[in-house]
Parts: sequence; C-alpha cells; structure tokens
Amino acid sequence: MNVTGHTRRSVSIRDVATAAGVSYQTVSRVINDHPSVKPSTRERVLAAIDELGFRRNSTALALASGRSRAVTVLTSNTTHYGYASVLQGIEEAARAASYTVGIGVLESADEADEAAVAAQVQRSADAGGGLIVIAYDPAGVRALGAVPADLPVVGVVETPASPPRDDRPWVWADDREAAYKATRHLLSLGHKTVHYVAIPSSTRRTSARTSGWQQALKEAGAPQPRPLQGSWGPAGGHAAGLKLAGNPDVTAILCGNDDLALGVIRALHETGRAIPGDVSVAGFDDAPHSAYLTPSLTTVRLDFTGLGRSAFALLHGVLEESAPIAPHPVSVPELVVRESSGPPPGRE
Amino acid sequence: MNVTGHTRRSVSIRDVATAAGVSYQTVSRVINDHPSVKPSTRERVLAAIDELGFRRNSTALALASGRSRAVTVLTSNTTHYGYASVLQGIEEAARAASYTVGIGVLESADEADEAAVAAQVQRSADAGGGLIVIAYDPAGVRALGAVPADLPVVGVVETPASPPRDDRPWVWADDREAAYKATRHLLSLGHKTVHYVAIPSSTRRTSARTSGWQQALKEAGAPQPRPLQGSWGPAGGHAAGLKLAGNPDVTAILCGNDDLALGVIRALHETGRAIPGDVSVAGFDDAPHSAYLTPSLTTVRLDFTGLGRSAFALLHGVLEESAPIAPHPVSVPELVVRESSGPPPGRE
DNA sequence: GAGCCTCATGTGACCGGTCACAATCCTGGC
DNA sequence: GCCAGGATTGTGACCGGTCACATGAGGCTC
Repeated sequence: MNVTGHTRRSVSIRDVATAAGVSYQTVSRVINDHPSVKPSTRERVLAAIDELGFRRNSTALALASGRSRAVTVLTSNTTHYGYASVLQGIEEAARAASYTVGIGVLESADEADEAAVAAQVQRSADAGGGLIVIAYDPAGVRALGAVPADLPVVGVVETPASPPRDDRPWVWADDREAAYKATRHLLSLGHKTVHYVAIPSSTRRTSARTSGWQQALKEAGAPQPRPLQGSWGPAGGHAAGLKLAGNPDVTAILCGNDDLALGVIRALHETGRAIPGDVSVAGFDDAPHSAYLTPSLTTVRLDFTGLGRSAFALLHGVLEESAPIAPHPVSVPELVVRESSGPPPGRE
Repeated sequence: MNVTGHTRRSVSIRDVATAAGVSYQTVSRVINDHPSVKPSTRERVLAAIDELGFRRNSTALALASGRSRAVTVLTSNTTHYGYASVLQGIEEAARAASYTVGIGVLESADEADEAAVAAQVQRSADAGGGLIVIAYDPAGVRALGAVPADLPVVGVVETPASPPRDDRPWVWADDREAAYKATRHLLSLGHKTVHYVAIPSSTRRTSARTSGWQQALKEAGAPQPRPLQGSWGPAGGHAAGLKLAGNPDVTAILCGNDDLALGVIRALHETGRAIPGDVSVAGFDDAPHSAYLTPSLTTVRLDFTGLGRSAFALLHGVLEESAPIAPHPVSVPELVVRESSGPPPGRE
C-alpha cells in the first residue's frame, strides 16, 4: 500500500486528522467511541485510520491518561508448578481484559532485593498499573510488605492471616482444608498417625498446610509427630524421606507438594520400603506428572489457575471502578486418591 | 484533592527543579549523569531528589526518548519445564540489564491468535521495546512469522533451519546433537535399534531431535523404525508406550522430553515390562524431577536458562548499539546416564 | 582589555495521546 | 425572524520526560 520504506515514526492521530480533514480531537473521539460524532465524520476518520494503518500508542495513552492496563506479577519462581499455574491464570484473565502482564522475579536468597522490589514496584506504579504479588514464600511476603500503601496490589497468599496489611485485597487457596482432607484420608485407611514433610513456610508461624494436618490428627486423637522441614524440590523430600525411612513406625507420610513426595518416594525405594505396602505417601497440588508416577501419587488438587484468574479479577476491580469487586470464591480442594496410599502393613 | 488525600501525582523533575532552585533541564542532566554539571549543583539536585522521593517516570521516558527498556516474550506455554526455564533465563538477563519483561501467551489451538499476536506485538513495538518469540511449536513459529519486519525480535527456535526469515537473529539449543548422543548411548549398550516417541514438531518437516536420532541409527546400520507421534505431556507418552509395549522387539525407547518418558515408563510398568531389564528408556531435557523417579531417568540435559540469557543478550545488542552482538554460543548438550537405561535382555 | 572557547545552565518545542472548555452548527419553539 | 440549547467540532494546555539550541559566566591567549 503506502511506502513501507522506513517511515520509522508511527502514524499519530494528527496524521489521521489531516488525512480525514478533521481535528485530532475528533480522531481521539472516534477511537474512544465517544457518542457525539456525526456518523459520516466517523466513517471518514475510520477510513483514514484504516488506510494509514494507525494504531494507538499505548505509551502515550498511559502517560496522558494515567491508566496503563498493565499488571506486574512479582514472584520468586516461575518454574515450580504452583507458581507457573497461578501465573498462567493471571495471564489468561489479563489477556481477556486486554491487559499487559509483566513479570518480576524476586531473588529469594538475600535481602538485597529491597532495591529490586522497589524498582519493579516503581515500574508498575509509573502509569497506574497494578501489582500482583505471589506471597507463598518469605521473599514474596517481604515483597508484599514492601509495596507502598497507595499502590493497587493484590496478594496471592498462603492463608488469610498472613498478609501484614489487612486493608489490601488478597486471594488464597484453602491449603488448610486440603491438608486436612489428605490427612483424614490417610487416617481413615487405618494408619495410627501421619508424618508430614513441610514446604518452607511463608512466615515464621505455622503454615496453613501444617495446621490442617495437625487439626486432623488432633481430631482423631492420633499422636502428633514433629513436621520435617523440606524444601521446594525433590531433593529436600529425598533427604527427609531418608530420615523417616529409619523409623519403622512411620507408615504414612504427607508431603507439602508433589515434588517433595517424589523425593520421599525415591528415598523409601532406596531403603527397601514398599509403597503403599509399607508406607503410604500423599502429595499436594496434583502436578501434571503425578498421575503417571509409579506408584501414581495420591494428592490434593488445588485450582491454581483459577486462583490466578481471581487475583486478576480482584485487581481489575480495584483499578477500574466499572467491574464491582467480586469476592474471591475459595475453590474446594479435591482429594485425588491414587496408588501411593493404602492401608498400613498387616491390615490388608 | 484526591479522595485518599494523598498527593497522588508523583513528583516530576520540575518539582525537583524548583526545590533545588535550578531548571528542569539541569535535573534531567543530573539523573542522566551528564558530565557538564557543576558538582555543587549536582549535589543540591541530588539532595532535592532524595528529599522529595523523586523517581523517574519510565512511561514518560519511553514516550520522549523512544526507548523503553522492555522485552516481551511470546510463548505458548509457561508451565512446561523447557519453556519456563527459557523464560527464567530471559528474565534473569533482563533484570541484570534493568529491562522490564512482559509475557504474552499464545493460544496454541486456533489461528484466531492472529489478532492477539498483532496486539502483543503492537504493544511492545509502541515504544521501541523488543520481542522474543519462543518458537518451539507451531503456534510460536506462526507468531514469529507474523512479526512485522521492522521490529526488533529474536527467535528461540528448534533448529537454525526453521526460522522463515534469515535476516532476523535467533538462538537455539543443539537438539540434534542431543538426540544423537542419547541414541548412541542406547546403541552402545547393545540394543539393536532405538524407538522414538516424538514431541510435536514446530514445523511439518522432520524435527531436529528426530533427525539426530535417525542419523545415529543410520551410522550404526540399525533399522530405522517409524517415530511415534506423542504430545508434550505424560499422557501422550503413556499412549505411545502402550503401543510399543505390544511389540516384544522393542528394547530401547528415546522420548522427546522427560514428561513423555514418564508416560512411557508408566505404560511399560502397567504391561509388566521391567525397566531397564526389558526395556531401556531415555528422556530429554533433564527436568528437575527426573533424577528422583524410580527408576531415575537417563536423559540429555539442555541449558535452557542459558538459552534464555543468550536470547536476551542478542536482543539487547540489537536494541542498543552499545553492546556488540555476540554470537550465541551453542552449549553442548550433556548426556546424563541414570537407572532407566541398561543393556538389552539376555546381554547382562 | 578584546576575542574566543569551553563549561554550565536555561528556554522552547516535541513525543502522542487526553482533558477541559470554547466555538460553531443545527433544529425547534415562540 | 430570533433565541435557547443540544449536537459536533476545534483549540490550548498538559502528562513527564528528552532533544536541539540559545545564553551567560569564566578562563585563556594575545
């Protein structure tokens, strides 16, 4: 059509305006669907837009209007299943609302990320963008706390009790209920008690998963062993599994996530314990590969994607008064019983 | 003023200027480290900046200067290990260069993403931002093809032959070599041939992994079975595994990725084949859980994170003439031998 | 002390949109 | 024919930076 040459500068509304023989403001009205534009004029402007290939510059839009239609997700990890799923849910919902999503990874180790967080926060704050912080771990919690009070932010937290500020919205999955269900499942099979290998908690306090597990034990009058501290990955589970394998009384193990369970299972195998013959193992999250392990893993499914969508919806409501802020429906965690759990030895 | 009563508008360089008793341009010079500013003046301005809590507005910066220090990553999936790792590498490098990274997920199914791609592309193009497209699958390849010619973009591709445009930069991992190594490993154990369960190819042509596998077979004079078409996840591997399990001649299976291998192993288990006693299985990628499977998985490790870093470095070079465009060093894939591979039955 | 060059700083326009308000057109009612 | 008043359209300022150029202050040479 027109010379694609190297007219590097993009066409602006003033270019369109002169082409259509109107003022730039009229063009602005057309692209914003303002009611009071004469149909014939609108037609002419649209034709010019089409012909020149005009596309509204979102940077200028953000600067002038103060709204940026952007969300930044702050997270400490993008490769773990839970995190990635939440992110995916956010992206999905954001795309549907034609929002841009940016990610900022938090260096979990040091506290030097203070500056990094500030920079990330700053960037999204520039033009009225929103922020979603995945606060499942200390780094995330710290980041959430570091967000200035006047910034629109939604936290994805482990438990409603954990956010330091009660005036900002959050979403959560019912980890407590999930752990409760899984523990009850194991107890109902006849196990005297259930041991627990924990993921790192987001705070110093007892995590939601831990507390659900404890409650189930308590209600059943079962002994309450001390939870083992694991990590996020299978390596931590493996280490914890080796410790537990030394104790012949251990017949059921609940793990803070599926990767941990994988490591535990591996350790039990190495020490010659049969699953579920000698020891039952249950995981958490229902990662995609868990159904295909041998033995396939009993676990609790959490709707991370839905959680991400809720987080965005909430933020969307905060940013634009149009959509009323719907309360986040906490989806019910679903117990998925597979091969890795069964009755304890001698109770076939 | 505002409902919250706070000074919602952020401090601008003009605010700083009046506070420091200089002109806004002098402030601009200070924040840009321009040499010709009297030390005493600089001092005064910095003090004012500090006192008022000024932070440069990146939106305005982008609009005025045309540079945005932003990268958008287009990908069809964020939960699969390989994709997530590449993304992580990109983010890492981008953060180090203080770039913002945005993500856009491509709806892999329909071709209606034409518009979506255009929107994503548009957004990152607005202010001179760059684009990285992960083109490991048809959706990605299509997106890469849809990027306007004048836009700075780097493709993360399966093989150097696949990008439709030779004038744009790309990075790749040596999948061919990796498949070759894994196949040779299996052959060296004494297997007559190696079957292959493929991941979906990015193009209609033979994928790099497939071709590396074929080459190894050819060089060894081994029969070349037809590759089985899998999917990305364990389900596809399971289906393929069931098919292969029916054939007693199958003693070695190479899988397009570790998830596929997981499914294959599961299927073999279900049909009573021992691993590696009856059948050896090798995967691809070395996902974090592969070392902890039972049996642990022989696989080929690829440096996805490094690939992501390279992609960003390349793009960075294109966007800013400062850093010379270093050619992407193709890292050598590393064979990781674990328990799932061994000599064929009867050749202990 | 004039001439000139460099350093330091200020001024005005601009990036590409939006917003607030003014100006013009058009129509109906009296 | 005249005026009120809504529908259209245009003008100027502004968002918060950058860029190109002008201007004033010293320091050096002659």
